[in-house]
Amino acid sequence: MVVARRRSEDTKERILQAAQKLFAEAGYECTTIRAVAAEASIDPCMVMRYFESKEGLFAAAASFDPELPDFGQMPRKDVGRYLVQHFLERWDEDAEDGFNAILRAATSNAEARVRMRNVIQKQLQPRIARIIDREEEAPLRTELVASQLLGLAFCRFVLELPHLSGKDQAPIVERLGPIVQMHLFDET
Amino acid sequence: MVVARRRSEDTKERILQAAQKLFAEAGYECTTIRAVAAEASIDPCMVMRYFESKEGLFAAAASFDPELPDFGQMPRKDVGRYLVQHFLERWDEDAEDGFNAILRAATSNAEARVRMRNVIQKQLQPRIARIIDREEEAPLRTELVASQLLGLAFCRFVLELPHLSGKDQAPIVERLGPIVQMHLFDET
DNA sequence: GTCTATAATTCGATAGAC
DNA sequence: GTCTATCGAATTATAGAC
Repeated sequence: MVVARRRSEDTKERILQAAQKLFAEAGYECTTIRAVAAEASIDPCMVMRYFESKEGLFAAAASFDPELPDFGQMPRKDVGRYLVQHFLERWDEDAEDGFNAILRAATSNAEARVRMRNVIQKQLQPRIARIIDREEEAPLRTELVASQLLGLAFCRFVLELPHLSGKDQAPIVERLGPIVQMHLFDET
Repeated sequence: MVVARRRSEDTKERILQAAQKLFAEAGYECTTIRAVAAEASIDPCMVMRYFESKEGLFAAAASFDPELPDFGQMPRKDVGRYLVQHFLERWDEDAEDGFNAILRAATSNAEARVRMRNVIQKQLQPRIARIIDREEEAPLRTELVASQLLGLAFCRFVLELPHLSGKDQAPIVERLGPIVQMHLFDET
């Protein structure tokens, strides 16, 4: 029994990882349950059994938690660079979360958009509100930061522009850190 | 005969506009030929007759020419703001071009990605090369500008974040103009 | 828990009448 | 030039055997 239970949990985990990979590569519509099952080397019916529907699979696979620390104690001048570096690190270890899946699916899937807005407004915004001078500007400044970070993600993962897709994150942090700093504080 | 020919050209134009609208709203896969035909109030077969395939329809409908002027004669300090304002104006008159269609389709359609990269590398880059000090930095600086502008487009049209989706373009130009200026010249 | 078989849609694309 | 009818393929989802 223990063996069987372990095996089924392994199966569920394999399905989730396969789904994340394919959703991230091809978006929501192009990813089929059959392809996910093939990637996980199991029967398509198992996917339905564990997640009920394609929407349920996406909801389970495409989650993204940026795991932002409270940068309230951080030197103010470092916040911009820290933000760029932190998101780059989180994105590049894309096997662990579903950011790429959400990014690809956002253009055609409402649930993906909700999740992305939630990360911006519920996680990023309150942390930004705590470090800027005028707290009431937090919604605007958060969106400005998001526009630069999401633009980077779009150019890096979707368009794969050469200078923004490099494995070496340092030059990107060096360039975009001051930019994010501007969005936050109007100074570098 | 003249009447018939006029009518058929009207039909083709109606199909193109319907296709642009639906591709822009739902991306490539979610948009069906049947839906385009319904939007244009004609038979689905007419779409195939005029454009041969769904790919042909997309290729005809999803074109985007930013119509960038040569800003070589422009005061250097105005280039950043001009770029933001120009693209905002081009995007918001979205009935005339297919930028939104390309943006939505880029995450799942290779042809859309090619077109977007072409705009960046063949149109934006040479114009940027002409105004910056070190011409060899043009590819990098062009991608940085593109990352901010596409991030704005993503937040404005896909995520519809409140402060970046407003009809009034002036506050966005005021905020992002200096940012693009930084990407171009490392100073505001 | 796993898989075979299949139902029920929906899609892009084609053939042919008018 | 326009429309009816339909094909073949692919999809999600279900029913049921082992």
